[in-house]
Amino acid sequence: MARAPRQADIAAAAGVSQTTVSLILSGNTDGMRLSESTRQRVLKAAEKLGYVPDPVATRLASARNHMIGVYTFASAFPTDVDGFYYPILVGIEEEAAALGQDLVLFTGTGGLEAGLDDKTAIRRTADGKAAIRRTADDKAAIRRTADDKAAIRRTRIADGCLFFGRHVPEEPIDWLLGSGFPLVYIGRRDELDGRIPFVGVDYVAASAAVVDRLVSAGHREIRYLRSVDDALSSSDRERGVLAAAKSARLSERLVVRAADSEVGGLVERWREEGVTAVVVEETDTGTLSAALLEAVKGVRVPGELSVAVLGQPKDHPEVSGFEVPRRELGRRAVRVLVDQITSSGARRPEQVLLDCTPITGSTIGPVAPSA
Amino acid sequence: MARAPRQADIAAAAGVSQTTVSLILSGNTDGMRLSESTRQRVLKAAEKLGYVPDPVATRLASARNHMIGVYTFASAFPTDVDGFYYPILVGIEEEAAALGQDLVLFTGTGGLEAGLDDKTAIRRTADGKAAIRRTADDKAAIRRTADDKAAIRRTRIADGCLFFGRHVPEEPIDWLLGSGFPLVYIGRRDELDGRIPFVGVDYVAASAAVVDRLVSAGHREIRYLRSVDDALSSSDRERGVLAAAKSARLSERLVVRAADSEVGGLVERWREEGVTAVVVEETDTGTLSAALLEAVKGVRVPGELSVAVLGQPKDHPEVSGFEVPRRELGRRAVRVLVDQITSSGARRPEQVLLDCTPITGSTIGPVAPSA
DNA sequence: TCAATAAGCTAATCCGTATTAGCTAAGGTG
DNA sequence: CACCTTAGCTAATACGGATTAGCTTATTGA
Repeated sequence: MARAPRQADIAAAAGVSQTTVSLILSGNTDGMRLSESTRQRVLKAAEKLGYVPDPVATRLASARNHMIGVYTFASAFPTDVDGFYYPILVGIEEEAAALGQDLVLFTGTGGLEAGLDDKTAIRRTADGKAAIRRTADDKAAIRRTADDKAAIRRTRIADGCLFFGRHVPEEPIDWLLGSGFPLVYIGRRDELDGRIPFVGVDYVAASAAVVDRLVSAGHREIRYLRSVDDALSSSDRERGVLAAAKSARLSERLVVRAADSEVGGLVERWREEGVTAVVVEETDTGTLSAALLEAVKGVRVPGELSVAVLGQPKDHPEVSGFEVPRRELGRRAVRVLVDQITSSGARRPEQVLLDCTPITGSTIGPVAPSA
Repeated sequence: MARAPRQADIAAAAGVSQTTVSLILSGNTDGMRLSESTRQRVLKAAEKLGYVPDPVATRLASARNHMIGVYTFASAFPTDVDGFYYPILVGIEEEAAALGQDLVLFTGTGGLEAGLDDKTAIRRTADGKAAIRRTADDKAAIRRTADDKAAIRRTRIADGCLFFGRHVPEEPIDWLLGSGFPLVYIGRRDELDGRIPFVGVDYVAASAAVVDRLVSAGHREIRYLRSVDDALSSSDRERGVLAAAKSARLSERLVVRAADSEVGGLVERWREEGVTAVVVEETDTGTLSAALLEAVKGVRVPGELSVAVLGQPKDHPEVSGFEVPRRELGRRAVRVLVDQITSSGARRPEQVLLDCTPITGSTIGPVAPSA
């Protein structure tokens, strides 16, 4: 099984030195002079041997390898949040292709749990069951998975890396940042004293705009339903809602944290309390908004009750809310990262917030005449 | 920004050689003897300096890079066939993570068209429009995209590669195979004299089984609706259908190729002709089966007409057909590839066919009493 | 007592590419 | 003719860690 050809092989074939091959193939001829005939000979030999540069070596010799990493803390191809992250990945891929970058998916700690012994790993299958499997390379997988830090460090084989996910493992990320490794988070981040570059979404403004619309339609008795989980994207939305509520002098008591199962009861109570509009947070799983939409099925919307979602629920284009520019999020993140890679000058971290597009929808109406 | 410490620094600090440091830190002490005191000194020094192994160097020094390529001829994150390829990718990622492999996504020629000049590329945006953009790295992108072969050769940066897509670019694949590069196709392949390793689906058997079920339910007047497009997965299904039809001594004329728009008319005519059951191919886009399900909306199914799909149409779990083990397809492909990578012994190409799970569904019934 | 072991460590290379510092031969200059 | 260019190329080395082939000293065995 012939080894992959290297520059030395081309050099031998073309009767030149490895240096010459490197110069010609990389196009780095600054100040160097090489005859056109040699150039052609080398290129021909490279073509014939099917030469492909080794990215690892390229990288070690401290150049670029045109690979950008994508590190997802769970799974790059999520099964449980079908449809939410996906458009972001599409955007990433598009822009990466456009910029001539390949994507390296670092399979984080998602698929694997700690191993029992050298030869066994517990793998969590997608349906939630845990299965025990033995594989040829479990050992390596376990060693790697043993520790988040190590997994994150691996990203350094790429020129830079996109990070993705709700939590920020501060220690390793700090380490990466400190070593000057280019990285960009997807989603707003305020950890590490704002030193993390990110491309996020302006949920504050978009959420405030939704509440403003309700207020303009005459609503004063509004409830905001949010998940119990704490993520920055959740608190940003809440901030937007509260800001809009405050400037409209609404009651500050509109925020309600609830689990999916409680939504039915809440809606009933709110109706009795004279609530005329409900705003619900859209999370990555989309279950909370789904629960609300289910709960209001017996009510005329927007005749009796106005409903708005802080985002866009799956399969419900008619609901008023806003569209998160997810594809653009991915695209932009790649661009910011590549900028960072190519500029290489130390400067302050780029932090970008993208605007959402309002969705008019048909679930916000004027306040119903009191019963 | 102080440079990260390397083994040499630890060696200096502990008063030993770099070799010793490597031995101790990697734990590869097979046959080597090192005193416990030295060991402790080195570990302490490493800890103190905050040593972290450089993954790039590690990989250069040990031939494998634990990256497997995924080459999709169009887009790794397809927008138009939402949901079909996705589970396969999920399976690939799961198994890759389990085996400690990272994934390198090679985006074939999908995202890019030929460039106009050195600095401009036409990028096809996802909604089908073509946009012109200028980017820092267009040149590289164009150079790469210029030619399929070059793109495919790049897959060699990984230890092996998974291929994905309807057509096989024989020349470059042949070249890869010839050079001993480990690769596995997803989907059955018969090109290149069967030298292509693959993990596919046994559509022949699964399709025959569906027809058998109809026959068992008493149907004799059956039509098989397939796409006009020719892919191996299509012809395999047709072979299965024909085989089952033949052994049941049905008319050979049951195969009908049609575009989505013609389905409505066909169904009407078939009903007049006394057809009692329709089988439709499920393609990656799923539009043909969708068209059929739409066309039979006015008909009682299975009361007046039995319907079966050779696959599983999206959002229609009630339809009789079979489930393609897509996740398993991805998983298995990774396993076969990693086997190939680690065994490295030349042997005949592994070709695997996975079985489908029948879906009983509720759209196959007994033949309706003739009107 | 002299060779054979073994214990504990290191020098030298290698992995594949990039880069810096020259080296050689041809041609031009004064 | 000695001296300098300049075009065209190469030797050497860096990058950081893995690995192979030894090289010292003690310790045994006969």
